[in-house]
Amino acid sequence: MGTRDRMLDAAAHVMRTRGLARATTKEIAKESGFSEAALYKHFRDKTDLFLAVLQERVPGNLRAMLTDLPDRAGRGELRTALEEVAGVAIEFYAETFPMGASLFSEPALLAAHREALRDRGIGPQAIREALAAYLSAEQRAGALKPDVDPESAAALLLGACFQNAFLTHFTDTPNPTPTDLVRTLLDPLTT
Amino acid sequence: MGTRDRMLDAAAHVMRTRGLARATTKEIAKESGFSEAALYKHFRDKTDLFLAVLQERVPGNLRAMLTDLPDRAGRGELRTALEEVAGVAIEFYAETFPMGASLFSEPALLAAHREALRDRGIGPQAIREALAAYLSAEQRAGALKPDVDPESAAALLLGACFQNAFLTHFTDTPNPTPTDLVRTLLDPLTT
DNA sequence: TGTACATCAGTGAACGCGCGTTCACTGATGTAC
DNA sequence: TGTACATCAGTGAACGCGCGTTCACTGATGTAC
Repeated sequence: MGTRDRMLDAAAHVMRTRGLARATTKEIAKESGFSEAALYKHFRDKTDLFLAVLQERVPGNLRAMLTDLPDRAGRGELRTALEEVAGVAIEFYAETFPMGASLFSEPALLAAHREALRDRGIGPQAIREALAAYLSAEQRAGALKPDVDPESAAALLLGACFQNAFLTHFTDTPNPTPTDLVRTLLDPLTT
Repeated sequence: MGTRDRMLDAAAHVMRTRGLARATTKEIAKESGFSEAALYKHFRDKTDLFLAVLQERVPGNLRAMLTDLPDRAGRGELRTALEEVAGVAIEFYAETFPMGASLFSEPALLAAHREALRDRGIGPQAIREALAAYLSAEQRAGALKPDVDPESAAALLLGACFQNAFLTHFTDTPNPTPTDLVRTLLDPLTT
């Protein structure tokens, strides 16, 4: 593993454990095993390093997992597929929430990251769009009623996963399971 | 308005506009119209000031709005009540998200804030519990099927609002409206 | 093979800067007699 | 009412510290002849 990769790993580790505000060049250098000066041979400045971490050390957006979802439309059980999606989404959000949320303390960094995501055509909303696309396909295949709004259904399910992940980091309250969520979403609520 | 209140307003304003990382004592003092030294006559240190802002300048948790919800059970239209809740929740989350998310960059501050919320018996999960309680009451009144899980239903609706608020700050993608969300939640999805 | 030089990854020590915090002080207001 | 002192909110200037960044340098490896 090259020097640059070790630095990115170190930075990601420090950001996760100490928080963005405590992720100093000194701390990152120590964790990586190199000098602070060496950081500047591989990254223009600290912002450049952070952006590289965000682009190369945040798990692959789970978009990959969701883009092939539409192909499953009509093939497997809708309920099972959604439970799987919810499970993966909860895990993904829980893993990325602290670092992502941190960005709100540095608006300039947040904006730069948003630009970077936009240039690569990805981002947090892509997940929701992918699930909505799958639900649309299932709808065309007849598994969902024709008047259902796939966007809203995706927003409900992934929103619950997103908030679950947040609450996991913030309190100890128990959260509904993927099975609970999917059942409540799919089954009729009113009498 | 007293000196202390002006300082809290100034701090809240700087935190919102410049971000937590740029919310320095110098900046807060300038915004408040007092000297930096004066800050220390009213707050032990910077952490003390931040915690006071979080407890006294973050909108009243919308819990008040939700605690009287259970009383509405069986009285008004369920659908209307939920749309109202969703609308208020989106607004509330959108307003508090940046400052709340910022805390994840300073784990020590996050922990201190969590303790403070716990001591006062409130927090982000209280909102979900309040909505679940209302749904339970509606269920007993017969408006919801008896096998529905109120916790999950609350998690779906408020989770979508929570994520809506986040996406509002992060991208420009359009979000489902409260009406869309409530309809998709309540109406049967499958054929 | 030996020698002279170039390249390159990485370092230790220093730099200036802005931060949170404290200090000795001021001037206005209240109080006792 | 006048005087002497106490209290108190707030200040300007300084403090030490840790930060991000840069500098001149080193030692290992590659290259030409």
